[in-house]
Parts: sequence; C-alpha cells; structure tokens
Amino acid sequence: MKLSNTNQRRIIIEELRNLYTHPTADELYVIVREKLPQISLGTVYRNLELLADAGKVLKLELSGKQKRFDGNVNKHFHMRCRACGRIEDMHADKMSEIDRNLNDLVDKLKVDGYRLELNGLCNKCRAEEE
Amino acid sequence: MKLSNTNQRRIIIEELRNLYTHPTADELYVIVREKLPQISLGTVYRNLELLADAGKVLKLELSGKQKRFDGNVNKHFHMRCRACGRIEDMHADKMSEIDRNLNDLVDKLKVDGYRLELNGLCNKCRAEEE
DNA sequence: ATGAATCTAGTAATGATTCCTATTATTTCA
DNA sequence: TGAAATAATAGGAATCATTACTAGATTCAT
Repeated sequence: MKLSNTNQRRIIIEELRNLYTHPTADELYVIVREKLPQISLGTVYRNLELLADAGKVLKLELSGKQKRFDGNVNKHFHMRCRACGRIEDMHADKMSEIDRNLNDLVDKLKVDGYRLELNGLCNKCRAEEE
Repeated sequence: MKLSNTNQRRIIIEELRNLYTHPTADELYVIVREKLPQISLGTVYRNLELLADAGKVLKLELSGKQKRFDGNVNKHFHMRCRACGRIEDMHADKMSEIDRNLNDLVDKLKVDGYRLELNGLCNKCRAEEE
C-alpha cells in the first residue's frame, strides 16, 4: 500500500525528528496536538507503525511496557537510565570497534542480528549524583 | 518480606525449571493447573514476580507484548526465532569469548550492563527450511 | 497452639494498543 | 480537470496483558 501525504503524517514525522527523547506514542500525541489539536491518538499509533514499516522511523522495543519511537534511523545504541528511566542515545566514538565486536558475535553464534539495550546512568543523573 | 513455602509457589518454580520454552505467565498457568486445578492466574503472576525479585527465576523482557520467564538463572543468551517466534537458548561454546567481548563493550561505553536479544532461526525452523 | 505475617482465589480495574466505522482527503488517470 | 478509486481520519469501542483488591485460608515463629 502506498502512503499518502497527509498533514497528520507529515507533522508526526517532523515532530518526532525534532525530539531526542524517544517518546512513546502518547507523549508524541501530546506534542503533535499543539499543531493539530484534533488529531486522534489512533492516528498517531497508525502512522508510527506505517512509518516504521517504511523504515522512516524506528520502533524501539526496549524494556518497559510502552513502545518508544526514534526519528533517527542511523545506527546507534540506546541506554536506559537506571535512575530516571529515560532512554539516552549512545553515539559512541568507538562505534566502529563496537560494531565490529557485535558483528563478530553474530557471526560466531550464526544468527541474523541482535537487539541491544544498555543500562546505566544518563548524563543528567550522573551529574546529579556528583 | 520473607517468602513462605506454599504448594503453589513450589509447583510454579518446579514446573518452570522443567521447561525450556521460556513460557509466558499464562502458558505456565495452564501447565501448573494440571497439578493445582484451582490455582489462579494472579497467583502465578505474583509468584513469578516475587521469585524473580529473589533471583530464583529470570524475568525476560524481550520483544513481544508478553513477558517470559526462565527457570535457568545461569548466564546465557536468548534468540527469538524470526520464523516461529519461539525463544531459544544460546548456550554458546564460545561463551567466554562472547562474554569478554560484551564486557569490553560495557567497559568502553562506561555503562553498568546490557540486555541482548539475538534474532535468527531456531533449530526446528532451520531444519524445516532445508 | 496461637497470634502475626503472608498468601490465595476470584474478580475488578488499569492501561497500552488495536480495531471498527462513517466520513473526509488524496491520488490516479481518462 | 474531475470523477472514481484508494487511503486516511476522528472518535470511540474492544482487546488483552498485567496489576490491584479483598475476604478468607495458610504458614510461620515462638
């Protein structure tokens, strides 16, 4: 099925790409409503699903009961902060080395791929701890 | 809070340890009911939670909407089969090497730990594909 | 054995997500 | 351009995994 160009869809993807918080569908709904007050939550869910299928956004199946979404489709890792629960991106400088490590792993185990969630302290909570 | 020794709890943990299927709470409920026909689903949920807190079973937060449980608390990986959805254990012979790889990763990223889900074909589906 | 602590079955409530439907918007191409 | 065809929407209902509640039963520590 071909995706139409609707206002709702355009604004959903636009707002998601402006965020670095990996919002849940309902969090994004609140934000999108500032631009489109009559949009429905179902529309947000449906579009996030379709956009994820089309590879335009990432659907994150991390721990926790709600799914989260990411407008950044470039390869990177996610860390859940053990203090506040926020999801933080890990744009490691050592990315290529880590990537090599994990590809080795996939190779050795003869599998297709992996899903990795890191656990630790986000920058904010680390700062507060000191 | 100290855990009492109830029939229900004993049989739940016993049955879980006999399984290698990483059952959901409701799947385990069906099995436990063969021994305790009047047990309630809530009891299964509550006990799995308590046993996980006590480190006696593992609560797996993998992708998919239902949580799964594992009576094997030794360190190992899980793979979700892309064909049938089953969760299979990865008791890699190369475990120690993999473990080293991942500990390096944690070290480099300065995080506390990780949660890894592998994706691939389980033994059964691989056999059927041939 | 007994009082305190813990647990149970059964049921209700919750909350994230999906489904449904009548209506509206977008696309296609004659 | 302007129908007809396709896809999308708002709003609300339904689903389903999980958690919460409660009165009565079991287990524990002494």
